[in-house]
Amino acid sequence: MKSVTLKDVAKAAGVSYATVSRALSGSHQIGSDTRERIIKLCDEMGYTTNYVARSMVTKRTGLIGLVVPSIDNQFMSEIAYYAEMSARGHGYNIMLCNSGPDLKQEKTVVKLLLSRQVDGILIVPQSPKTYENIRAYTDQVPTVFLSENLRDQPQSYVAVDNSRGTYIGTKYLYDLGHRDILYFGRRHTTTHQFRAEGYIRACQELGLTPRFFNSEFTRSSINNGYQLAKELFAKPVDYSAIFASTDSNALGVLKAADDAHINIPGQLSLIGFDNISSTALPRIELTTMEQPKRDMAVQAVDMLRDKIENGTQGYVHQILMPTLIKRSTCRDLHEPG
Amino acid sequence: MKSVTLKDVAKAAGVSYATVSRALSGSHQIGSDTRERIIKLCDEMGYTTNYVARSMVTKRTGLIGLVVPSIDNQFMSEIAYYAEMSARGHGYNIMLCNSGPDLKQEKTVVKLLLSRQVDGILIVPQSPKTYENIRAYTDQVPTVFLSENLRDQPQSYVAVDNSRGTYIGTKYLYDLGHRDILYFGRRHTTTHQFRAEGYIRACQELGLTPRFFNSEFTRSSINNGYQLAKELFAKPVDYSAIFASTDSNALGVLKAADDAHINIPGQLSLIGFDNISSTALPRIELTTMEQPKRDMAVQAVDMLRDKIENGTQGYVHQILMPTLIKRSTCRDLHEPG
DNA sequence: AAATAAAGCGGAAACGTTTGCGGTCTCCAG
DNA sequence: CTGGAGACCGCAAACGTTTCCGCTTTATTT
Repeated sequence: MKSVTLKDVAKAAGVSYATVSRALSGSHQIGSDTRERIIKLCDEMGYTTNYVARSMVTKRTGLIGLVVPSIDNQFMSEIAYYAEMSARGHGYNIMLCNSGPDLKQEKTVVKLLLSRQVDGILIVPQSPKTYENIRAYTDQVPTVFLSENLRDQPQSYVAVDNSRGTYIGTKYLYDLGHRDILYFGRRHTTTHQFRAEGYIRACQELGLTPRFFNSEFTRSSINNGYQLAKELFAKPVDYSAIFASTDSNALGVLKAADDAHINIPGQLSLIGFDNISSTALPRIELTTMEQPKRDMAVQAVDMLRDKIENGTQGYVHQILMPTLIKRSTCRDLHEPG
Repeated sequence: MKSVTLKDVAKAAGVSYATVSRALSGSHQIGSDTRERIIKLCDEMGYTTNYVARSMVTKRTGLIGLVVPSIDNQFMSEIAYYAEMSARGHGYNIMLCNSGPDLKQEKTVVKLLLSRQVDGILIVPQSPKTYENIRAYTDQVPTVFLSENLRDQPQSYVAVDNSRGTYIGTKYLYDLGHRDILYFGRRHTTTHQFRAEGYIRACQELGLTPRFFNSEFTRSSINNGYQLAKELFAKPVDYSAIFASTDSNALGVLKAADDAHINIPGQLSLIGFDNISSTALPRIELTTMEQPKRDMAVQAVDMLRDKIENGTQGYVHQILMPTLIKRSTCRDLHEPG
């Protein structure tokens, strides 16, 4: 188990261990012949540099803490994938933490990450209260949020333009001939405020009257959406389309509609938001607004790297454009049904 | 950015920093009054112990490397979730690495993890060649595999009993009245060899003739399954049920069946393997064999902890039982259709 | 040919912690 | 009153690097 250290190869090479360090680090304070000799020797002896010891002196760990409410969630696992790939490409490793289910847990893991001396933190907040919850730590280490923030929050983040997403989506529905569009889902958290806002704005421009079916659920999930949609479908369906605040909710609506024998998209059109991978499944084929997860992830680590490596201070907000993914749950009313 | 160290609080408390260390570590080599005074002081000064420095001397990092082919995969992200929760509960943190797409990448990340001085590695192999690929490292650090191994491989692992899974599944189909069951999917990797084996064994016991529709795909995905199933459905459907080697494949079959207007389960029954979360979706409701991901993950970290903390040497193989999840894709032929 | 510069390398400190060893002090028993 | 046993705490080494500083050697310039 005892691994070979700098000293070992230094002794074997007959040089000081400072020299070995320089040979490996690509410093030009060393002769090219000795460098090659040493590198070859390191290879033979199976030397691998000890990051812990290096971190000790450089005061940089090359570690990025990734905290997500729960990694077994399609949105977050996709983000995690791209973030890890990108981070590793730049010499960083990812320390993964689930912050769910409550704020206490979230605070705990952030504190833990600080103890671990991570160079930066990438966090998708579990609730709008997250900012306040961990504010004590966000000024001790570079942090970027993956989610739209409250306006004027002193934090950096990258997010999709939620408001624009719902705007584009309802306009699409309008162009398909829909005039009675119901917005379904949460409204009280930041992200959902923006989404509702875009819907309202589109309605105003298009001369439609906004209609809501709200939930007080703290978390959007298929099952929550299903329960809520069952309530909804107990009443008469006097609208031709539903804009669900998230894909999870939309999936719940789909299930409830099937139960109630409401044909989608025959009788009712449905559009979601996020483009989680399940939406592309056979028999689902949900039309939705896509969050560019890959771009979000790589831009977030770029932003974080900039803070870490260049010490960039201020707060930067990166807003990405959502795109409409047309699939099979929206009917064009101009075509015969 | 300069954080407060042991020395700082030692100076403030007027004691040596060894004493502060002892106060925090709960050693009994210290007076209870001084301990409390110091702990209080640490709190006030906002001291957090530096894990990097600690690791330096204890030669333990409390880090577990988790390497998965790609985290944006439902099976792996669920495993990751439970593994992280369990590990953190025992004082470990997870360093996440995607090993895809090739063996070279996999080897690279494992080597990286060693440099990072992780205490142990949890790995879901990307192919049967993984064992050979990283053998040089697995004896340098405790490692447990999450997947069924080649028999007699000198490695520890936890896995589901794949053979038993397909056995149970085809027996279920038999009990439903099915006599012509087609096995669909890969056969050449370890896991799939076992799965095919269980199917064959059940057929023999039940007096059925095994039938295969193989693929040479290196990776089972919905789309690969779809392409293969299209070929399959170009020929006459002279069987009443399909056992798909994975849920992903099953989903592809579902899509192709819809395309070909083959009613599932009306004309054709379908069963999958893994119970990935998509299978529970509305309109899908795939009957499948469940891998107990939670148990697999926690048992894997327990096994790893045992190796790390007790220095347990040998190779232990933990085989978990799969369970049948009955949903809506298998028809009971005894009932009128 | 002498002076200066530059290149190549070694010595040693430093990073923040844990822990074995030894020292001091208190307290109680003899 | 003295001896010894604990209890409590300080000293210092050690973990494996990186990097600053300075020394020697070689090359370059005048």
